[in-house]
Amino acid sequence: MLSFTEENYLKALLKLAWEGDGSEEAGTNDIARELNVKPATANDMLKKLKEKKLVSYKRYGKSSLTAAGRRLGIEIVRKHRLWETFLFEKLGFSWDEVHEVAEQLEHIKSAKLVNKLDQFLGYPAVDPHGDAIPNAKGEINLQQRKTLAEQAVGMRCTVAGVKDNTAAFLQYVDKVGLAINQQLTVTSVQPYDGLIEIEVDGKRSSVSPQFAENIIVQPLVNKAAGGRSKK
Amino acid sequence: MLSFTEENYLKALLKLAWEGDGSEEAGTNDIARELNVKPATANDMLKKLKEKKLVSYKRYGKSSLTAAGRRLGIEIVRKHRLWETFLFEKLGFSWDEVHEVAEQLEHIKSAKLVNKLDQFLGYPAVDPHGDAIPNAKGEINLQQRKTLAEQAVGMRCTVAGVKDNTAAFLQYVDKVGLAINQQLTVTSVQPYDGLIEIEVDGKRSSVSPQFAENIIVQPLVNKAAGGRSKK
DNA sequence: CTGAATATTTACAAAAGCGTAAATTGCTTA
DNA sequence: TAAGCAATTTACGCTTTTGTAAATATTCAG
Repeated sequence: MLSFTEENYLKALLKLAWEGDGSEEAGTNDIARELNVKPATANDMLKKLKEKKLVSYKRYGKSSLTAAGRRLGIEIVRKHRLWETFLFEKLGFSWDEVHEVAEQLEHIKSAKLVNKLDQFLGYPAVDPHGDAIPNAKGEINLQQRKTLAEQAVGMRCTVAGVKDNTAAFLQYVDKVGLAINQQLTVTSVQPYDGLIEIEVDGKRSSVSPQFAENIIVQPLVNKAAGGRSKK
Repeated sequence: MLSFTEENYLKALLKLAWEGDGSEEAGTNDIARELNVKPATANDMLKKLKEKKLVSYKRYGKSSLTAAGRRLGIEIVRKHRLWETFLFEKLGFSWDEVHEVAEQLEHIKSAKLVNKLDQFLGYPAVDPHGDAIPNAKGEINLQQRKTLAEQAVGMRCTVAGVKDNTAAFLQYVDKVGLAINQQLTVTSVQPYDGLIEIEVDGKRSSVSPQFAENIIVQPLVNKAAGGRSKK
């Protein structure tokens, strides 16, 4: 049975592999920075995880997850995102509060719990931040997603997620009137500084390109005209 | 912030205080036995918790919770029982499976989570085992409860809870056809050995007095004749 | 290709939690 | 009251996870 700490290392390795430029490998310093520990500490743990055959590690080399380590890491991510979905949808937590609590809940050991929770939530595909939730087999739907920064003027779309999960960013998102599944229209783009003006529920706001790059959107397709509008 | 281990000591102290003959105090050996550790280990922790002013402890004396320790212990119990209720009612866990998972979930630190969960469950008064759930203020409804062993022949009642939480017992309960809120009738009691015959959904079974002492029942009052029967 | 900056590793050390074995205390009983 | 026994405590040691400081390897710039 893995300790919380060991699980966090697997999760960090997975995150670095996904973020990295396709290299899938990470240096000891990067891993240490990700987990807010000293490189010496990370080094010890990497050797320990190598013993457990969860990480491939060589002295003075880069580290990466083995197939077994990857599987376990994905299971943690699955649990994290399912719990986030539960907190947001069932308990009414706000967007920026779910992460911290899910960091604790993701370490609960019970295969039955995870799968029952998944079922209870209706097998969601994405969490409140728009990140894909791995299914029970560990498969992830890695669709490439477009950001608000890439949308042309006049484009209508809905918010599918965010890339930045810091509380500061999420609170700003909230202030602009955006939320998961919220509809918006790009009304103009300043050629000079790239400021993007958007309309949300009739209210207009200007956001920076930097802000827009962290908003994942789903272009609105006028399928079957209308669709039920709840509320 | 308390560690999982420290929290478990508070819970054990509370349990021993409730179980004990009103003494509220517990010896080092009893505490160690309750937590499956050696007395030497428990001794160390008691000294540590005394430093934190959560436990009153004197060399070669008995230990008990301080007001602060009691408050924290009750909070753990509250979380444990709320999670059990969630697992049972929302996720469809069986009676005998909830305890183990709740042992983990009770240590999640988030005041907001506990209260939102309480609200989500409709502020339940008792958990699936029939034990009272402390409210947000730490108050417990300590109604005295009667067991099946105390019921007279002909008595109709519903199962309100159990005293024994072992999987073996709960599975036996299930086998007899009993479950939480299940209705039953005491059809006869053998004068010789005290065997109690009960009728559950038209099926008769005999149970030992020892078994009956671990079933908490609520006498059935014929209020408003009938009531909806949900299959 | 060499020297300096950077990354990585080793060699301690500390705190938490647990165990073993050997005192020590206190209670009971003869 | 004194012995004996159970409960409790002390003294050490082990493992995990973390840190600091110093050594070592690698890499990159000139």
